[in-house]
Formats: sequence, C-alpha cells, structure tokens
Amino acid sequence: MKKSSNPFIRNPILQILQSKCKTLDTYQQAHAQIITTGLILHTYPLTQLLSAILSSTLPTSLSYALTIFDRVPNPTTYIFNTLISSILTHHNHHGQRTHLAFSLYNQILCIRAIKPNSYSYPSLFKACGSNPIWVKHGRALHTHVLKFLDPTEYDQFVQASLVSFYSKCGKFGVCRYLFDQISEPDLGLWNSILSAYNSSADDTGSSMEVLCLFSDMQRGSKIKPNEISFVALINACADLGAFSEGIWAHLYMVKNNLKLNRFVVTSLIDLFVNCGFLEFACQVFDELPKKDIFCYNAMIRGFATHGYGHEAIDLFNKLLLEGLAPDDVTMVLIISACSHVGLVDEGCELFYSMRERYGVEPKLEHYGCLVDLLGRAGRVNEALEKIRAMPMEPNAVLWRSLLSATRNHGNLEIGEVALEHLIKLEPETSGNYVLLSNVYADMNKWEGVKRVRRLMKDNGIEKAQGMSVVDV
DNA sequence: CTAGGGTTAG
Repeated sequence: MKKSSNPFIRNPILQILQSKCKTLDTYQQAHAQIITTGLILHTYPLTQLLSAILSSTLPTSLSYALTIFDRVPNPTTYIFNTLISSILTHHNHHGQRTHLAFSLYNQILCIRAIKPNSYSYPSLFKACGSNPIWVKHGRALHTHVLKFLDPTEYDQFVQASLVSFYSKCGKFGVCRYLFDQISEPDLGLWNSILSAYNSSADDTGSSMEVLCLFSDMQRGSKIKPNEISFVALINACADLGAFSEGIWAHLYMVKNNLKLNRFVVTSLIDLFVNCGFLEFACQVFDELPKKDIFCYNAMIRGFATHGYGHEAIDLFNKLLLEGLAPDDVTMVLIISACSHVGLVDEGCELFYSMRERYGVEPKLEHYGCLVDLLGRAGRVNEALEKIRAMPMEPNAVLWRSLLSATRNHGNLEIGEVALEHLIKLEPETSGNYVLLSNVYADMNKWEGVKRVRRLMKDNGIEKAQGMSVVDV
C-alpha cells in the first residue's frame, strides 16, 4: 500500500535507469529527460539518477554524479545518504573515497535544515572498519549516533554495523556489550556477533563462543540461521577441529536448502582439510559452480598441507586457465608446494615472475618461500644472497629457515650468520645461543664459544635446563 | 515514500 504512494515508481524514464543502461550516452539522455520533464526537482527521481550513475562502470561516473549533485539547491538527508552509501559500495576500493563520504556526511551536519538519520551511519561504519586509518573516525561517529539519533531511530542496522566495526578494530568487549543490550536481535545482528567472535580467532575460546552463540540463537528459535551464520559456525568448527559439529552444519544446510555458496564452501574446505578428510573437501570444491580465488586457495592449501604438492600445482594451473588472478596467498601456497615436492626451478621461476605475470608484489612471506625453496635444495649460499638482497628487513622466520637448511646440509659458516641474526632479533630465546655455541664448537672457534657465553650473560639469559652450552 | 547492516586463508 505504502509503496504505491510513490508517484514516480512507474515512471518510464526511471525504469530506463533501473534497467541495464550501459553507455554514458544512455545516462546523459536519461539525465536530459529528467531535466526537461522537471523530474530533477523531485528528490526520488534525482536520487535514482545519481545511484544509477554511481553503480555503473563508467570511468567518469563519480565525477558525473558529483556534478549533478553540486547543482541540487536544497539536498535532503535522503540524497546525501544515497550518495554516501553508493560511493562507499561502488567507489571505495582500497578505501580511497572514505574521505569523500565523510565530507558529505559533514555537509549534512552543516546544513541547518537537515540532520543525519539512521540510514546515514551503517555504510560509514562499514568503511571505517575496513581500514585502520579510519578507526578514530568510526569512534567519533559512534558519539554522533548517540547524539543525533533518538532511541527509535537507533535500529538494528545501525547496531549491527557498530558491532561489526568494533570487531574489526579488535574491541570484542565492546561488541559483546552492544550486543547484550539488544533484547531481540535480528538475524543480521546475530550474524555480526558470530562473525565478530569468528575473527578474533587467535584464541580458541572465541571459536567455542561461536558455537555457544549459535545455539543461543537457535534456542530462541525465532531466528533461522542463514548462509552467513553458517560461515561463522563452520569456520569455528574448522578452527576447533570440531568435525561432528561441522558435519551437522553441513547437513543442516543441505536439508534446509541453504545455498552452499563460495563463502560456505571455503569454510567447509577448511573444516575438512583441518579434520583430515581431503576427499570431502575436494567434493564440495568440485560441486561449487562459481569458484573464486578464496576457494582455490583453500583447496590448494588442503592439497599442500596433506603432502599433495603436484595436485596443488595442477589446481594452480586450473585456476589460471579459468582466468582467475592468483593473489599473494596463492603465491605463498604454490611456491611452498613446489618446495615440498622438490620443484626448485619451477618455484624460483614462479617467484621471479610473480610481479610481472600475476601482478603480485613479493612480500616478506614470499621471500620466506624462496629461502625455504633454495635451502631445502641445499643451495644455502644462494639463499643467503637472496636474504641479503631483499628490499625489506628479514625476520626471524626467514633466518630460522636458513639455519635449518645449514643444519641439514652442513654449512657452519652460514649457520653462524643466521644465528647471529636470530640472536639479534630474539635475544630472549636461549636456544639460539646454545645452537650458536655448538656451531662455534664444531668449527673449533673456542673464542666464539666464550663470546656467546658472555653475550648470554649480558642479555640476562640463563642456560635452559637440560641444554648444555659446551664448556671450554 | 525512497536509502542502510551481517560472509573469505598462515
């Protein structure tokens, strides 16, 4: 009933906008008609035009929309809100337009006749959560919510976006506090708290918490979990290795006709891989019609961690054939898969071509793979050269990888170099001193042994029990 | 009246 009160809903010009109009020309024609018919003076048609332009793939869409907007004499909150969320959802890759969205929000505050409403906030909180630069602004925005929204406006959308925002900046206590204040959370809110505990997965307690929350949600029985809820649940099961709970989730989804979409399948692959059922992982992977890089990465990781390096590499080639772009994670997985099956040259080749061929900038982890690759193959000198030529500071993982290569292939000199660096990076780890001392002993460098003992004393390290530093 | 939230790997 209420929808029919919108007099513009069946307007043919607007219907053209809502259909697929692809070229700039089409938008300009619609724009011209909206002006000549006077529709431009009405908020709704104007907003339709703006959001159609902003959701298009035209390279000039943002500036075009802003040009139109600049000529609007008295923009309403509704227009601002649409503009803000369209910009954030369609033009905010890498967060480069968050600033623009905030300046539009500020304009709402500056215009005396209007004020923000509950639609103004969710997309802004979402943007603030996705980039640490904007966390401060998100917190400030929270105070605005309390200041400008009256309790009836403070709805589940705003609350869900707040819970999710605080979870992305690691404030899980705040998430829980906000969530517990809500007497009847809707599905979106349940999902935001489930995902919040899901992403704090550094302690297993939070995965247990996801299982508990999930059953709390079901106890009320008013709320039916959807795909998003199950992604959180299955991820938690994967983290805990809770195979039977995971299987239950999988079966529930199938029985209740929930879609095994790419998010769900990725979490199922992790579950099955972590529980040691690689065949199940393959099965859900194969049955997924539209795979993205995340699914592939999960499946490649599955093969690689179970020792199937060649299958991992085959899958990598399949992903390329499908026209998907490998990302930095793919490259880590695939280079280390090469390393594990002894395809040293192939691995090096992948490393050296990753920037040019796949557009992935080598990061510290990739150098780690390279060092591992060369080190396992006994090319210890070469590995050291690579570490020295890296554009960033090598970390302890890298030096340790080199160290273990020197131990497997008997190279005391480079072992010494690696340990010197390890001791600098981790002066607290007594084992490093012990190993270095042993290296010196093996080399008959007794003054080295003495130096290590002095170094230990200077750094306040006691000999660990059961380990002996060679006595001179 | 119209608009907004909750999903992806070491």
